Amino acid sequence: MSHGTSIGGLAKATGTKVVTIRYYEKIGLLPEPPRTSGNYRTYDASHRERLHFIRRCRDLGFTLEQVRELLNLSKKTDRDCAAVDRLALDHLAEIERKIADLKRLEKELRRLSDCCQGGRIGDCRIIEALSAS
Amino acid sequence: MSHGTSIGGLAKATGTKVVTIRYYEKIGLLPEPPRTSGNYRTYDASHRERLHFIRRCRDLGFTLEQVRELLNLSKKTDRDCAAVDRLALDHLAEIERKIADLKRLEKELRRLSDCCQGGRIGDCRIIEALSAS
DNA sequence: CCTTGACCCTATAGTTACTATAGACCCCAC
DNA sequence: GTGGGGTCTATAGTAACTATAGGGTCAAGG
Repeated sequence: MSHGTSIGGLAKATGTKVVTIRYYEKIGLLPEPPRTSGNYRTYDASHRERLHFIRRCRDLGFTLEQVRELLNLSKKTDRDCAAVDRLALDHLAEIERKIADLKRLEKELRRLSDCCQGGRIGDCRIIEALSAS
Repeated sequence: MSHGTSIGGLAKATGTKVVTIRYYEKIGLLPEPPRTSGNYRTYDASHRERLHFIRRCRDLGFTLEQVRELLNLSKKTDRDCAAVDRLALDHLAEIERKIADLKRLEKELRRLSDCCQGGRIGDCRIIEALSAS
């Protein structure tokens, strides 16, 4: 007997903004829900689960295209799940690359900032270091 | 007697794409250079240095707005360089935050991926874990 | 002299994942 | 019946470019 939720209710239930839900619908990640007589969207548990899945993937840093693919894969229940694992591993590799990049930046920025002794900008080592090749 | 470089030459010299140089000009990060009779842009050493500075900041992950600010600061040579240092430190803090975030994701994704035992998608632990709250 | 190819010009639209705005409609309580 | 909150559509804006279309310029080779 679960009567439908309004878009605001779904938003609250999933920690998503209303506009974002409409956006997901527009790009085809969420199906168009039925409407009330007053043209309001009404959602049920399956919508809620799907949106929850999307948000969880997004929280883990998957792109919307990856989410789309995961959603497609999750429907093909009798297929080999290697494709799912590959997607996860690819994403993991990318995150590791990003971490490595950021650590390199961190090191260099720290070195940069350590140069600052106070004083006038004309003598600023940071500006100088940024200018250097 | 350094005669000017064409936009392509500047691009090559700084490892920047031609379109990106024009883009920087459009948003006011690079000054409009003089033109040849044939309406080609011509750049000199000062342009090259400024672009180099911009690219170096970008490589270090500063946003274009931060670069704009650094460029402004670097002109005010007799001001206190605390502002420069603050910008660098703010940026450093943000990078550290990002690293922490990504490490958290990495851990969770690794846990996710470790679940995969092969088999059919219907039984896939990854999909399951993504669905779980 | 003319053509060919590499380079350059402008202006516009597309990318990612939303966010913000405007102007209108619906619904419930008082 | 009126107020306020929620909802509707459509459009434009964000960061930092990238891509495309449709043309102009220039130096070299035939």
